[in-house]
Amino acid sequence: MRVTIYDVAKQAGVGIGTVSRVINNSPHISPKTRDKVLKVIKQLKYQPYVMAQGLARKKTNTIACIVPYFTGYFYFELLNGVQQALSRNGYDLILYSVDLFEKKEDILKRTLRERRVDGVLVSSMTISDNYAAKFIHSKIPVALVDGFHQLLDSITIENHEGAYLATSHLLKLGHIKIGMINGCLNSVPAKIRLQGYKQALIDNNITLDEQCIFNVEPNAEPALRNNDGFNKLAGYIAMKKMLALRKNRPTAVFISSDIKAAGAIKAIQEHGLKIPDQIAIVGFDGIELSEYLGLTTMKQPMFKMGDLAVKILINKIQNGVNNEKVFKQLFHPQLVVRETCGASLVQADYR
Amino acid sequence: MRVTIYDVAKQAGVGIGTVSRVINNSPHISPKTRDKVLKVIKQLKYQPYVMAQGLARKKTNTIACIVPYFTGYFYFELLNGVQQALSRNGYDLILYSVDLFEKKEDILKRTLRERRVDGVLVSSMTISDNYAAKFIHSKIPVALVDGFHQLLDSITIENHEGAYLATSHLLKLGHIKIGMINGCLNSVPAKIRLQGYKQALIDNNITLDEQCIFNVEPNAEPALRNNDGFNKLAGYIAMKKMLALRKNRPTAVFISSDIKAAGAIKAIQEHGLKIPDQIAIVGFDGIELSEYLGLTTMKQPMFKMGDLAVKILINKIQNGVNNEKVFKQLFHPQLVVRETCGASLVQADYR
DNA sequence: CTATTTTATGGAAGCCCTTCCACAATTTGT
DNA sequence: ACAAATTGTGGAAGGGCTTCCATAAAATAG
Repeated sequence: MRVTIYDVAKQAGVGIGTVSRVINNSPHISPKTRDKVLKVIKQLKYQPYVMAQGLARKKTNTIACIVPYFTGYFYFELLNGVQQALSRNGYDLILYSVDLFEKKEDILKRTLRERRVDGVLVSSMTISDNYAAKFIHSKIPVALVDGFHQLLDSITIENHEGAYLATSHLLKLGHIKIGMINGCLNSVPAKIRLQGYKQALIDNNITLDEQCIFNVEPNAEPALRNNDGFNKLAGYIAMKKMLALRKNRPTAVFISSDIKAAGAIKAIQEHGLKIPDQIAIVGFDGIELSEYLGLTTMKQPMFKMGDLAVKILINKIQNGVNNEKVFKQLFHPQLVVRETCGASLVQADYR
Repeated sequence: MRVTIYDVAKQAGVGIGTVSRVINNSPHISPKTRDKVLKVIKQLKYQPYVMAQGLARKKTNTIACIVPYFTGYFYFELLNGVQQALSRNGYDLILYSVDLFEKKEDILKRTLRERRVDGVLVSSMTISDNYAAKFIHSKIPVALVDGFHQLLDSITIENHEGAYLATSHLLKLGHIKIGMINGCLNSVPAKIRLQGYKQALIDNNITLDEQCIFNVEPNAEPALRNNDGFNKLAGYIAMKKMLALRKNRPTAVFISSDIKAAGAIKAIQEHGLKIPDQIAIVGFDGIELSEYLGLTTMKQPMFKMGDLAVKILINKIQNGVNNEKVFKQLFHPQLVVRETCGASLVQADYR
């Protein structure tokens, strides 16, 4: 029925081992037989059956990518980098999107047991020590992107620096009263961005006004907490609250994610205020959407991060996991100045 | 080393066949042994090894989804539907993104031969008769989304109707001079949308003005042709050209994709014109971005389309392919009125 | 209570590869 | 020229599962 390695071997008048060696271009094979076998392979349109290879090799040539899906664009750009790096190396991508917390556990567990993949890329999620240990023990390499664990390869962004720069930018533009809209503080990036923001104010001798800082409460309704509070609705609601402030309303806001900024902008427009004249905004992430919104933001090199994560994984897959050597890479976010901060305008690039 | 079915069998004091039957909950098994086996499975944390299952069953419980990646948002929403439907059914998703034409062929070929997947979902791509025949012959079910082939299950949108309605909407708002910005005419949707647009004008006794119709030439530079001409840059360039018209410049434009509309809007802003006062716009697709742009558009139910495609595939996978019965489903796009057309405003929904 | 049907169970064969060992053929050294 | 080292090749074993056939046990019938 389907063409197997036996058919090829018979047709070419060689042993199956030889065919296998040709397929995997093992060195010890004479050019003559190689050609002969290759010809038959082409003629029979033979293609090795991945499942069987997987079983025999105990490799799948596949990596899993686990992302919290519904947050959208951020992952989209990351996936692009991942996808390209993978296909360059002949790996396939199995995509898992996680909406609920339990599902995350579920998927981690499955990845661990089923061994359907050779490596796992986890984006924007905390991995419990428990699972970290399990993965290490299983020897399945894991790379965290936009997430950190002491014992796992982690690719992160300098959140403190980013928040600091974003806030500083607003300060330089002359703003004194700068608020912050943030995610849930149980998310590490949110916490650190808050610190960066505070530090910038402190370094400029500005007293903090806690009532201008809007975090998402850990016990908020699910729609607000979704994705650690980095979602449109939460931004919208937070900005509504901020706009309702009777006195000392900020003239500028650092919003710790672009998607929240999108919600916030909507709220501002509904309120009838002008951006950036009456309220200036700087976001965080640099997703494509920010371009359309004219949003000044701290851009994360997501494509690069995805690319790097894949390289790390493939390296470990091919050269074996060495748990002593944990890879940590810190990327620096970059300020992209657009309209919402009130500084000079920059053309969106069309490339 | 790893726990196999043999370990479970031994530990439970049964045969491997019995264990297998428990795993696949085959009917002919006594409750007593089932419980016994299940207990051991839990105790040993046994999880079947997918590769081996795949080899034995000749099923992979995986479907491939092939999308042209770089166009972005459209597929993002589609994938959401796909992903949810799949995970509900215990299937995994292998994602292939295609940038170049050759790569498409490549991936189709691989899917066909490697048999890594049980079914293939192809989005927004034409499948040659050649490959259609190959897939049919291979018995690997294929579903086309936003694409059509006589012999393959196809889920499409009523492009003619959509374009007609979009254009009619502008006509109803009083516009007489309505232009169109379109993709490459060798893409079927582009061709049909053009027809719909023309029909609407004809039905309203408006003479066509070919100079107000901007298709992407098949020999245009690659950046413009990308994704059949449905890209930002092409929209930007087309609008620039339209704005340069000396006389009889349209007061409204139907743009056959939201992403192109995004580019066009940029061009209009640069030109210093006001939307919708000086130029009204209706797009097509209803990607999330349209919401941010305040773009009036014809919304495609992408989530639903993805969901349906998966259902079709899984059905065929589980009940066998019946090539006599080809499934065709036509969805209707829906007009979403926002700011860019100049009709009454509608709140973006925050849910 | 025995004969027949039904239901439950064990395990060999098979799915398609890779890998390793043994052996054959060739090359190198002397 | 022959021994030793090197290179090339065949095919068995093994990877972990499903499935089918044979057999054992239980249920039903007479």
